[in-house]
Amino acid sequence: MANVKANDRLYQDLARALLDELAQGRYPVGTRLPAERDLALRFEVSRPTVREAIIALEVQGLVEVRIGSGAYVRRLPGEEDRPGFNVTAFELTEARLLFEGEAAALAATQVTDADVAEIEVLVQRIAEENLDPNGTERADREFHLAIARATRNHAVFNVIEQLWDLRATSPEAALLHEKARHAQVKPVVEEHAAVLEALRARDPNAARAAMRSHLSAVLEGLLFATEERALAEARKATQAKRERYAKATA
Amino acid sequence: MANVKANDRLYQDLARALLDELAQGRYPVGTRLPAERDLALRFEVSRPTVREAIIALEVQGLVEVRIGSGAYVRRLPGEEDRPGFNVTAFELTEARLLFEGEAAALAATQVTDADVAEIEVLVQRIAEENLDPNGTERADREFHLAIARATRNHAVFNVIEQLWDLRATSPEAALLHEKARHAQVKPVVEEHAAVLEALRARDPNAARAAMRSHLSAVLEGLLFATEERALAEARKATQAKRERYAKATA
DNA sequence: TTCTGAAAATTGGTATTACCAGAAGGGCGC
DNA sequence: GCGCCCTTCTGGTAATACCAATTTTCAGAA
Repeated sequence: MANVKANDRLYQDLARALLDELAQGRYPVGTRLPAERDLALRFEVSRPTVREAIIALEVQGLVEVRIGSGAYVRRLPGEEDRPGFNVTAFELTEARLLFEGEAAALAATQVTDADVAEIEVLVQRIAEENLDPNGTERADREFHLAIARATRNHAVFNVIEQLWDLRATSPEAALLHEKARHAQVKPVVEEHAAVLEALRARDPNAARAAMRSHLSAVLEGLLFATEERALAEARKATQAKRERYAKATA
Repeated sequence: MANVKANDRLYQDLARALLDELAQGRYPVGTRLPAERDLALRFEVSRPTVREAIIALEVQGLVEVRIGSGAYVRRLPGEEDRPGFNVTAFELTEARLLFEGEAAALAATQVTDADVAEIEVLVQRIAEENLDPNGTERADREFHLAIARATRNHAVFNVIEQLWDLRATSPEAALLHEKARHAQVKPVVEEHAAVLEALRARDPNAARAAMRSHLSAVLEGLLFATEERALAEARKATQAKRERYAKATA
């Protein structure tokens, strides 16, 4: 069979193929992979190539090779790789509400005029992004990261950057955020501007309040989108049952 | 030469040896490693073994192998591996002050009676740990993580767990925290108890205040220890100069 | 002299084969 | 039934050969 995707070196293809089989649950955690010689036969490659692929898995911590015994599955790919993978969009936004509020407050005590100028530009760019229906949310990200950077605390910055990046890995988050973002076009600009003004005034409490207010709005939009999607799915399920009933009685 | 540390498979020894050479700057970023055949000669191993070692480096993203050309250094080991490595102890504690305060407030709205009972036990264990001069700070860690868990928010929990774990990777943090902890024995127990009481009362504002108060104390102890160490180093430097002067004039 | 392009050298990619060492299992003797 | 030894299986390493992609070299042409 060899479910490989060419254009790569053989060992990489093989590693991917094995990765797929691991992901599909063919070899659960703790079980042993087939012997190298058997894998070589099955995938029609040489044993050195099989070894290279298995070493690639071993370096990634997916399998553990025991001399004279075999290669045993240590953990499955995808999961438990980076911390905090299966986080829901709600949890993510709630955490940002708490943490970014505090970060904004700290930033208000540490910002420089240059920071304020940079953030001002970003607020403008966010406005432009929001007008474009196909716009990205890159400026939005930069806005939040600029504030985190203004805290002059690397730990704070890293945490916030990480929370933002988690949206990409979260299964639902990206979609839901997209929906949530379109549900509230104009207010978003004003909310960002409010944070900017608080920073310019060096007012920690105002900055915290403005940031929390903004993310509360995001959270509400998220809940709205979630509910909307649940309702749509419920309708779809009902519709399917209705059609099935119609067919059965036809 | 082959600066290998036996007791492992050859390819792992070789990978480590190459890693050392990378760390020592023998092969800067962008340069090419020697050809596989040359490495095999130099380390007195076979080419397949060299290939396995290089693949191990490649999987880790340290080198990039180009067919027909060679293996090029992509980045150096150690640095830029995990995010937020070079965070100072001060930044770390400051971040905890901000984030764990909010986590405690959220936890106060979400805790169950079972959570409170668990945390109560941990407060007791922290007291015991503090009495033992050789005690660890395991209970302390569990206490903070239990509160983070009580938020019922995985993102919040992951962030706080990660900040705590960063202490181990931070160069100075562990030592300084140890010093800081011994500088304030009894108050610590009271501070933890105050957080517990706020949780029991389901009072978010009190929980936030208690946690911030506790971590403020830790932060101050940390600053004290930092200053103390700086002074000690200054004295040591002066002493060294004094001895050198004495020798020179002897 | 400079540019072009093909040949040669170099390099990684893969296959084949062989043998060694550690581990595991089964059969034998006690 | 218990324990020891031997067979067998497994990964670890070596040696070698050949292929394919790349890089270099250099001769020939402009």
